[in-house]
Order: sequence, then C-alpha cells, then structure tokens
Amino acid sequence: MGRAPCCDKASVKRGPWSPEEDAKLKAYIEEHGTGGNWIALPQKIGLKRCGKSCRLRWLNYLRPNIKHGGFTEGEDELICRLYASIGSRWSIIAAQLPGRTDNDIKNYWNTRLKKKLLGKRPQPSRRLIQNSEINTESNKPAASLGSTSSQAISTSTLERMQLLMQLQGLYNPFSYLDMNSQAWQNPYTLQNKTNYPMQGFEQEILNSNSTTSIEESLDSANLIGLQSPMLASDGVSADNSSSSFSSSVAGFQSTFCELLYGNNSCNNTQEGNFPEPDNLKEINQDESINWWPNGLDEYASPFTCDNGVNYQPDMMLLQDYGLSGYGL
DNA sequence: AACTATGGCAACCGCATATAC
DNA sequence: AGTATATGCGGTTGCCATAGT
Repeated sequence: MGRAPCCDKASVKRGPWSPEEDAKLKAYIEEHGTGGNWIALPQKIGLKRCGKSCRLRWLNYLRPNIKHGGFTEGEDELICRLYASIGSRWSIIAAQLPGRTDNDIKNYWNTRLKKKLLGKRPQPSRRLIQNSEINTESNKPAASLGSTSSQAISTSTLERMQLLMQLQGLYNPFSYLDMNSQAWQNPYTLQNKTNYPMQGFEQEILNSNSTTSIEESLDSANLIGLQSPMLASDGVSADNSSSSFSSSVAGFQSTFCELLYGNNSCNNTQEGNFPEPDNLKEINQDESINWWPNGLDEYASPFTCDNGVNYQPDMMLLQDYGLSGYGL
C-alpha cells in the first residue's frame, strides 16, 4: 500500500495555468505569503489546484525576478562546469544563477546546451545498465573493476566524463600515472606530488572517521564498478608498485575506455593518449567557446551553495568519481 | 496545403528528505 | 522513537509551435 496522495486528483484542475489563476495566486502570495502550507493554500484562495502545482507555478513562473530564456555564454559556461562537477543537482546549479529556476536550467540543458556541448555520443558496443536497473536488493556493485560483468553507470556520468575531458582539453584520463603530465600543473593537484600521492577524495576518506565505506561512496555516486585504482578495496592506500595495482589500472582504463568509446581499443595507454571522440573534435574546433576566460584560478574558487557548504569543484568531482586523474 | 518529425517548455509524478506531532 | 504529513527535487511526460517533406 502506497502513501496517501497529496490531493484528490479527480477534483483538481490540471494542465496549463490560466491568467486568472496566475493572478489569484500571485496576488495572494504577495500579500500573505505562502503561510508555510502549500497544501492548504489553493483552498484558501479558491483555486482548484493541487498545492504542489501551486508551489511549482509560483517558484518557476510567478515569483519576482524570474528570467526566462536568453541564456548568456557566461551562464552556459557556468552550467557546464557545474554539471561536470556535481551532475544533475539542478537546484544547486540554479542557486548559482540568479533569476534562473532549476526547471528552466534542466530544460535548457536537456534540450539545447547538452547538444551544443556534447553533440551526439557514439553508441557503446554493449548495453550499459542504467540506474533504474541496478539491483536495489543487494545495492552493491554488480561488478568489480575490469570485470567482464555488466557495469552500472549513468548517462549523466558519461556526459560528465566527456565534459571534464573537454574542459581540460585532456583526452587521457589516466595521465596522473605520468608524473610529468600537464594534469599535475593545476594548483589543486600540485600537492603531494611525489610517490604516487593520494589526493582529495582518497586522502579524505583515509583521514576521516566516517563509517561510510569507499564502496558506499562510489555507490552513492552511481559509479558502481568504476573504482579508482588509487585505493585498495580495504580502504588502505594502494601499493602502486604491486602487480595487482598495475592490473587494477589496466582494468580501470579498459572499463573507462569501453564506456566512453564503445570499445577497448585504447587499452594499455598509460603513456599514450586516448583518441579524441569525434563529437569532441567538433566541439574543440569551435573557437567561440572560451572555457577559461579568466584562467584556472577563478575556476578553482569555491562555490558557496545554498546549503551553506563551500564546494571545491575538484572535490565535488572527486567525491563523485573516486578519481584523481582529471587534475581539476 | 497537409502531414510528420522535432524542439522547447510547462507541468506532473513519484521518491527522498525534512518537519511536525 | 515512531509515524504521518509537507516539501523539495530530479526525471519524465505531454502539449504546442515550428521546420521539413
């Protein structure tokens, strides 16, 4: 038995709002506020609407200072960066764009910006299991890294991987294996540069007293089965000189490559580069996109989100990916 | 002109979380 | 502490306008 519906669907009006309904709702809220109870509000003002519908209409359309359409290049870029860092947390992204609603940004991303930035991704050679198909009963990784079993990775995650590579002009996601790589030249990744440093996310896990396991962290990021080789499964820093570490890296590369390109032809690319995907070639030829107008330092500034937490973009990324190879 | 495909967007749905009791 | 209810959020749907044939 499910929970009780918030309103009687048979008796409430649905579909587009009329100007009269808008006027009623706007006038009431501007004078009295929402009263802290959206469910009761429509009855108070004689609207045959569900409270949730009223809330949505107010937040997305009627409230003051809402901007619709006409996204600027700067907004495009910020959305792109934030999406790459935190994924589809539209409310957090919207909080960084005054006057924009999460719904607006979500629609804009899905219908236009995504196509503009990512083009059309080539189909993977094998079917990827989507979030909805993850076995929620066990809620554990369906496969370990490098396994031939099915992987669980979302479309959003793949998009973010592409965006990240694009943002850096970096087509070898494993360049952290090369200590002289440009990936190390970012201030955030210069720390602990010797002896296979653990970075950001990995170090934080090891330093924390959190009871959340690495596996759980990766689970929550929908990156089941795509675990950084930098961490051993027992939560202890991996021994990079061991043969098991090498095979872990190789498996990781193979998995990543297949997810991104649909094949594993770019195996064993520790010292080489991954081929640039066709859709990224097209994007990178577009000189109108200036990804770093003020240099990396500005990008490295923390974002303050509406929950009061300062997010470092690279930290958000690492938390979601368990990777340290992107050098953001 | 008629039909079909596609894009854009507002609104809805259901789940997760927060809050009240 | 446990339960019920409200709110917030992200994913999805469906309608309308426009482009293409």
